[in-house]
Amino acid sequence: MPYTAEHKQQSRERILGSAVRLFTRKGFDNTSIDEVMADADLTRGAFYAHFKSKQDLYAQAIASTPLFSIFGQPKPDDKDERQWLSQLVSAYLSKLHVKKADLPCPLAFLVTDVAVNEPEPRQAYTEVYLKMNQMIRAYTRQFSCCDKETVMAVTAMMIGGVAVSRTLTDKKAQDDLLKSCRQLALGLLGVESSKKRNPRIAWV
Amino acid sequence: MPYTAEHKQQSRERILGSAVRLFTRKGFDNTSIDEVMADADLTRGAFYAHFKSKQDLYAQAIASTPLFSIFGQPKPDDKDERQWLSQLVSAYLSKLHVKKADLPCPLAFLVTDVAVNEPEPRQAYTEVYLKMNQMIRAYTRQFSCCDKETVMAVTAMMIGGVAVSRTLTDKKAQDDLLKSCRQLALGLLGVESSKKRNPRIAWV
DNA sequence: GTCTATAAAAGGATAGAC
DNA sequence: GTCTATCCTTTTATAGAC
Repeated sequence: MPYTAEHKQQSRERILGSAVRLFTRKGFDNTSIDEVMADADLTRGAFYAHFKSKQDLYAQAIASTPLFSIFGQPKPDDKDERQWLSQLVSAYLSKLHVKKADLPCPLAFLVTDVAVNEPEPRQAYTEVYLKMNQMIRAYTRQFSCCDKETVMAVTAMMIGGVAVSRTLTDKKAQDDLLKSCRQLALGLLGVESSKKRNPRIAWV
Repeated sequence: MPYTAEHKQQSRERILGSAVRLFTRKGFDNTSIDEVMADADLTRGAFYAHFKSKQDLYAQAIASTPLFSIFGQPKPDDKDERQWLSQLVSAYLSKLHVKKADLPCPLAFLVTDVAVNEPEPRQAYTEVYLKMNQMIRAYTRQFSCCDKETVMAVTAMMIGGVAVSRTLTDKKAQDDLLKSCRQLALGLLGVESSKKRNPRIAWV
């Protein structure tokens, strides 16, 4: 047998990696199977030995997110939960993530793209979203009294901030938005670094 | 001349209305010119007498948003700014908006769809986004000390909340997310209705 | 399992009649 | 201005050789 199971597994992972990269930056419809396969150093015909359809690939690419993106990284031992979460949130709401990151977060980069797609990709999206929420909650529980509802709303702000910022044409507006979201998110989660002032918020 | 200028204007507006409705719910690529024209009771061939290309239509559809969507409605005289803003925010972050609204907000329904498109639709998106921000700011200035940065972040949370909620497959998660965003947004903007408790937020 | 070749459909854009 | 007819490209998916 010229092709081993291991070889197939490797091909599959290359395809999946290429898919995540191309889908997140260009969207589902603007990415052809041809492109994905070429990026993985294969040809179109080989595609269907690995995935049932393009949408099947989409769903699996999204499901594989935790392996790749920002929140998938494990906490280093020399940092406590508060420091680490602060770093994750800042990295998420950074220019680097929006403009250059090799593997940006599908939750932000593909929200509406997934919404108009089949149930399978939406299901995968839902699971990743819940996981991100749980991770943030697990971190905050170690040091703050930030409740579940607040974490959900902050997650939406992070995703929305990145998604909207990416769409804007005005560079200053992009940066201002990211900065505002970063500051408010850190404050609401209770991880704000001591050298920064609290956001000025008007309470009724 | 069998066709008057007024008649052309009416056709154009029908096309634009159909475009907004179909694009927001189905996305750019999943909506064909055929569909839009049929919805406007015309045929494909007539399209190019009104718009240069499909992307031209997309840009103009997005630009026409303030005429249609939630934040486009003028404040009634019998309500003050605080009451009115509270109502707008609640309507924006409502199930009705996410699931049934005939003309949902493109800022939320088309974020990533626009991001991967040409500069013209992105430019139109940017202008609508800035306008929404300015409107909220104009309202808040009348009664709260909520600063510009907070308004920007809250706008992102509203857009993100609606966009993410729409994408999730789990109905309870959808509703929980909307509710959490609604509560936090109203609190941060200082328009929270008196009968609801303040969100519990952990300040450092 | 991967390749080349091809089938088949969809959809954007144009031509020309009225 | 609007219609019908058509061109043409893109792209998903399959068939069959190796």
